[in-house]
Amino acid sequence: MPELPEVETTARGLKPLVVNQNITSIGIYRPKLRWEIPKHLPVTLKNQVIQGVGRRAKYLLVNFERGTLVLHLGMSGSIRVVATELPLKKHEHFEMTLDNNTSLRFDDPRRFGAVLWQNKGETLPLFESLGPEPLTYDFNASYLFQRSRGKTQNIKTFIMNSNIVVGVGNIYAPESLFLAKISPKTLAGKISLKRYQVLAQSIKSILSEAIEKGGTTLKDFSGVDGKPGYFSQELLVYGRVDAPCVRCNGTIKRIIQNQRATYYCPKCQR
DNA sequence: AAAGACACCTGGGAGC
DNA sequence: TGCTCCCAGGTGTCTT
Repeated sequence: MPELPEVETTARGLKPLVVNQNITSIGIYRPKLRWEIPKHLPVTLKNQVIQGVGRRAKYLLVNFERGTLVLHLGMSGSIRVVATELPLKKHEHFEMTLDNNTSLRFDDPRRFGAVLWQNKGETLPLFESLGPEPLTYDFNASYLFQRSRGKTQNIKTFIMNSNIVVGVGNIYAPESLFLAKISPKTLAGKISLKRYQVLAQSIKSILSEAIEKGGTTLKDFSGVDGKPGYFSQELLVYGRVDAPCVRCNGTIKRIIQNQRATYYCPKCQR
């Protein structure tokens, strides 16, 4: 479900609702998500104050004095803050109850998501090999150009690799390639610096625009307040198989790359 | 070292 | 109504 803009939307929505709140209790209702939820959380977090909410890649970070709670939404996860007395939904597996009688609840039907803990001063292994954030200066054309030399992988798979750049998933990768007029089949190692200039810029603008619109809601994504994101209305190729290309009136095609669907216009993306 | 396949899950929609 | 099949926004790990 969530790529970078959806996680960012969640983080921003969460902030005013939870920062400076004190944890009264933790509920673990389904311990096994992608990994086991740490058993010590109810003890570790009791009476701890939430100092801030952030994001790294598609991981949501909830900061405490003694460490960071790391949440990943997987394919189907979402987070909402509700009145504590509201009954649990079927797939709400994890809950933090705050002292203002609200609860942050983690909902994830497919359970590909994760709830992890990182002690102050340590770095979880999963953060170690991550590439740069796409919306920073470190992510640019020469970086992409340099990392891609010698790669025989297609460009779509390349930009979805979190070791190269984080946060670009199966929706925004095709959208960015469309904007940049690059075919998803092009080999990453064969793309010129000049074209990477356009691609880096496209990724940045697609992601920032999606954040502004509150993310993309396809099925069930919603922000912390339950409201959907509105970027779905702006998608130019994703999900538009057989529809006319908005740029050249060609026909949008759907292919499979790396076991995932890719949408593109064969006429104006080369 | 790098690319590709597979695995982990549930639910919604299409087609019969 | 109900069954079967296909599809889905991610990513670590195993296999070539």
